Amino acid sequence: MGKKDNLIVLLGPTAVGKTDISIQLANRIKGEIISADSMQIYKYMDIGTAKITKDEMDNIPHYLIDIVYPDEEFTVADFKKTACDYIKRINNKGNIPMLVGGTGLYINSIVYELKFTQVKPNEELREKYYNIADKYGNQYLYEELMKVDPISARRININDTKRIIRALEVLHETGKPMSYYNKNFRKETDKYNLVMIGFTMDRAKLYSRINKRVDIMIDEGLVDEVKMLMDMGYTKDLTSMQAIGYKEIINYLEGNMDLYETIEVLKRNTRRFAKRQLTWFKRDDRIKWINVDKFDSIDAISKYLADYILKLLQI
RNA sequence: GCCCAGAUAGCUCAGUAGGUAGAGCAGGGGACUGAAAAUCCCCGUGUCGGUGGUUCGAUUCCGCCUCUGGGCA
Repeated sequence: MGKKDNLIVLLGPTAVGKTDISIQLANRIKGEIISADSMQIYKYMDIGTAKITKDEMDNIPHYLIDIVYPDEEFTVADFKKTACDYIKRINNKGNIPMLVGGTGLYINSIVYELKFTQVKPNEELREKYYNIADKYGNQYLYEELMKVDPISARRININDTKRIIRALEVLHETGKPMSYYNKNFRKETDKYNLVMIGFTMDRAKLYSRINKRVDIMIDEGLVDEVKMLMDMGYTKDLTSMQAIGYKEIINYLEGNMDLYETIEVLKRNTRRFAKRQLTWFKRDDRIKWINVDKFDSIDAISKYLADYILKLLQI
């Protein structure tokens, strides 16, 4: 296993307890944590993203948390570049990088050979395509893509306007179809000594944890946090404000729904999100799954995992 | 105690002029290559409360029972 960099990935749905386990594990294996969470990158969004506090970090270095303002653009490609950089640096220090999070695309960007094109988002172009879709229907847009990039078109659903537009965007900006860049679509990376750990839990139990966590967020002042963000001028159309917990509260603050119903919707959306996260990870058979219910404590889990990891990495 | 209305999917309910049933929500499964906590696709069998009767056939009609609302005492 000599020269490759080590990389531990800890993943799982929201509310399984990734954060607690990651801290204990990091203490046992000289780990440093790189967050793979598309919403914890934003400053000021603390309660709704269940962001780890300074105190909870327990002096374990954390990266990719609080790195941009809620109106700044941050994409998967940015994530990949920054995360890879940290992985290298932590290895060079002799410590073990731990990628921890629940954003499937972010994790896949590291764990598969996703080579992103040079095409950055072009908001004006997207706007233009959306107008076309509005005017002539998404079928029209889909047929446009079918003409110029049938391979990509076949992979994308006719109603998935967002992806259709992205594919058209790539073609428009580079003159080559997106499928041209996506050869070896899901090739596993061989860059790292990779250990992937996934956390699960009985579904009903996970859902009740989610429900409880939402109640706690409300108690901790999620509504005030969102109010503050709005006062700071962050508007609901921002990517950051599309986050679960934020879009629902904004809707409430705009007077479209009462608080009770808002909380119910927020819980439901979080449950559905957790399900989608699991879908994302299920297919990757490199993941060693840990059912956290089968252990007596977080301490027991972290001890078990530390042994498992150190043995695999031959440390 | 009497009268009325209910009892059908996890929940709220629709329906069957008698031929074993379907919506919404909840839920389940899946996709994902620079917005990804986003975006998108697919999925509805359940002793039709129990029990007797009428009938070729009852979830549907009739009787009784149980339970739940509401009303009268």
